[in-house]
Amino acid sequence: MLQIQVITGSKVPIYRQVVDQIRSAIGSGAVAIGQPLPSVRSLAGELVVNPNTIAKAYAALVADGVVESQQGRGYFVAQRREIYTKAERTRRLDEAVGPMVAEALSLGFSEQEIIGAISKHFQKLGKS
Amino acid sequence: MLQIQVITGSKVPIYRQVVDQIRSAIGSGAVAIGQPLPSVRSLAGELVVNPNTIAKAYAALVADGVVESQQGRGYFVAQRREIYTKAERTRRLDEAVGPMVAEALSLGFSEQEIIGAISKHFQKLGKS
Amino acid sequence: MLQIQVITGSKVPIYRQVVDQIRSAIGSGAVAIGQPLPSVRSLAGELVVNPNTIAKAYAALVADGVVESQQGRGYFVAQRREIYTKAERTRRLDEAVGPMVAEALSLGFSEQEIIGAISKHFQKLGKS
Amino acid sequence: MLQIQVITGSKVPIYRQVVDQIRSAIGSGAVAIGQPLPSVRSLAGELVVNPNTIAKAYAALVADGVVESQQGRGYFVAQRREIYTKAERTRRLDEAVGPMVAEALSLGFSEQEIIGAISKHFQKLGKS
DNA sequence: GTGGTCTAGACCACA
DNA sequence: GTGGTCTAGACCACC
Repeated sequence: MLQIQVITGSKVPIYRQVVDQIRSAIGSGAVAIGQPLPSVRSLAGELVVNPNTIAKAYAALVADGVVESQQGRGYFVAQRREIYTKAERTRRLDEAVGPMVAEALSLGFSEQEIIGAISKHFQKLGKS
Repeated sequence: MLQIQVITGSKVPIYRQVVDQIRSAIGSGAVAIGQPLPSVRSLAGELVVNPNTIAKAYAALVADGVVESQQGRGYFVAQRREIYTKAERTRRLDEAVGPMVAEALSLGFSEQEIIGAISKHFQKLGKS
Repeated sequence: MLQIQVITGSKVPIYRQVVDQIRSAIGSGAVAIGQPLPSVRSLAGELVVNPNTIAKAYAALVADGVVESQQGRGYFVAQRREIYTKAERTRRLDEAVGPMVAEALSLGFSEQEIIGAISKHFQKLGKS
Repeated sequence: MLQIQVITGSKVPIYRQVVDQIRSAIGSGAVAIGQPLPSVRSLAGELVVNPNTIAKAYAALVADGVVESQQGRGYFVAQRREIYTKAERTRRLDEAVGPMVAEALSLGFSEQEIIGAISKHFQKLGKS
């Protein structure tokens, strides 16, 4: 079952939160290939956000190839395919790690504390 | 020596790249307390960006208490001090970890791979 | 209702005047948590200043955790939270008190008169 | 005896610190009318600051009428004279109080705590 | 519509 | 020389 939560006050834009959470759900196997996603309207209603925002999130997922739209039927989890080369994936990972480490360092956290926070984050993800 | 590189056209804004790199340099001890930062104009010239952009980056560092400005003299690495409460520090760390993990997951990386990337990042910081 | 007035040509910069007045309004409870602030463009138009100046003021308020921004929606009064350590709060208070007292002393005011002016100031805040 | 201390890292410019402290010393009667001030060079040497900075401070004091220069002899404490009208003095006091209260409020301090900090500040002034 | 970033260029204050 | 403020105007991202 697909459980999505959005934090309106966050610095991360809403449509991005939706994209990330759906990607994570698909990546972790929580939703299987071929399964339908909630309709734009229903998800928008559930999260109390603008339908345009959900539509934009779905469009981004389609553009990335992790979701397919079937005219008139809805959106479905696509066959998993590698879009990025390994080098590109690593580059993107490093690009995400850098700012996070910079922030943590200036807050006075050590490498161990950072890794601990990540483990804790994963535990929370697993539970919910 | 403080070496800064910016990628124009990146998704992360230029001033943010500057902030992150200076934070990392200070946080990892690459630049010592009391040392002067390059002047706004000189760094702007070096990176071929507008001085205002550098000024914005430096202002952010001042707001975080990482550096101090002295009118007419320049910017200097500040004495390290505890500015934020534990709760606030944790909150900010989590806020930085969340999007990073989401990005990594959507790229198909595992928890172990993420932690590995962080360790690698720290090694790179130590060496330079 | 948030009423802001700026004095151009004053020694204290415009963006600072805006910051101070909004801080006072929030700190004294004149505007409630969650309420939206005027949009950057509208306030800029009202005060006849450049939008960038208002943006700078709002950014400072965000850095202090007093307000929060939501992309595409606006700025909102943030939930009150303890951001700074006790030491840092005291340090900042002293840093604000020092110059103010020096100015008052040089104008020939006594300690009692200064305290009186502060009480009067609070009364004015409460009334408006 | 005139004891001056400057804090280089402060947000208050050095020349302003010098002006404020000399004004306070004169205002409180610590230095009597007609007494000489230290020479620009000696004070600059003592405080380890640029002589231009001291010269600027003295010039500001002369402009305000609390100090007089006697060509070739030095600077002397002038006859005290009221430069500002009462309304003007009050206006300036309020102008100094406003930002300080705004800062304190956003730091979460109460009126009583602010007044306490001021009293403490005066005690510290008296002791030194 | 909202905020966020960047540029170009001006003027002032400080050391 | 240094930083600090402000303006004018552009382009982008988000809702």
